[in-house]
Amino acid sequence: MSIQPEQRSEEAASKARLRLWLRFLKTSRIIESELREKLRQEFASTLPRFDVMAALSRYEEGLKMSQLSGVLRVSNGNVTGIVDRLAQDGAVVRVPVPGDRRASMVRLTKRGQEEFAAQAAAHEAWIDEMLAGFSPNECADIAARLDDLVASLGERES
Amino acid sequence: MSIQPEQRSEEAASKARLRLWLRFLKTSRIIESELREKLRQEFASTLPRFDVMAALSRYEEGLKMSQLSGVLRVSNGNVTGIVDRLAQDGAVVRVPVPGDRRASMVRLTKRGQEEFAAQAAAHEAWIDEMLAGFSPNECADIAARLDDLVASLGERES
DNA sequence: GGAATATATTTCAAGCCTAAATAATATTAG
DNA sequence: CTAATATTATTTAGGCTTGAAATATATTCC
Repeated sequence: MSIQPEQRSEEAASKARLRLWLRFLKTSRIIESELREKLRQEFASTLPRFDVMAALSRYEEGLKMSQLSGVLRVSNGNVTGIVDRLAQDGAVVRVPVPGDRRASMVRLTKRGQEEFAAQAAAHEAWIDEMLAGFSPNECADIAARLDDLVASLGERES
Repeated sequence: MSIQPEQRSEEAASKARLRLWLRFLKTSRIIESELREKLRQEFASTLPRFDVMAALSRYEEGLKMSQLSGVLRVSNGNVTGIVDRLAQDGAVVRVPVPGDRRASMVRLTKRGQEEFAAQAAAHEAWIDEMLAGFSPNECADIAARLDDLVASLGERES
């Protein structure tokens, strides 16, 4: 009933990957909760709001709701709520799409752009401080490996 | 008004760290949502429930609510709700702590242990498949760097 | 044109999550 | 002993998140 070397090393590989994932998740949660807290304390905002504004800031002309949920990889219904609240606060507007009365473009207002600029600068500084132990080269190396991973996960979609 | 080389490289470092974080977050979300979906489809369960059961599975005698929220890094009130639902499903029990009537130990039931064993095996296989592009050595290297990072973030707590 | 199908978004129910307030119990200081 | 303080857990209010159902509008096929 003894197992083969092949199986043994596969089992070790599986454990190593699991350990990596657990560390990955732990790290991600610690950083995220730090960002959440700082956004709350310093800007009375939240990470989901920041994420939506960050996505919109990259598109002058705005994004449709479905594009927004696609970019952020969250559900449609989720984006509806966040955009509702951002619109109520005057940070974004819904602009009708001519020729398609189902859709609308969501766009940052001037005020939204200003708010986001301040938050983005602070955000970058927080990350810079937290990841200070990583050199630009190491950052680039790991980022490249993560891109590979994301690409391989994307392909697997059957 | 030209900037110094020192400033220029610091700025580049900051951007590289930000890029790493964005890749990190994206990867983490893709993997998490894949795990969420599989847990839902194959076990009619959720990631938070899995996390709680995983934490409890490492402690034969159970954990107090506060220990559980400490280990998982989530709020106390959150754990209350998840444990309530797990208890309702018969996967965990609250056992009174002799000598401290405020506290109770949360413990996996036999049924909870069995459920978790099946889920944990599947979970490891899913991760193994998703991270197949990472060799055990590379996993260990990156995991070690993440441990360094977590340690440095922990120290910063003023 | 009109029916079937597809797309864009919102609504809904349920669960997750946080910070703050509350309640119950323990511990410590005087 | 008693009052002040600390610990443990729950409750609350508000927001985030999902998947599924509902609504409205477009498109495609006959």
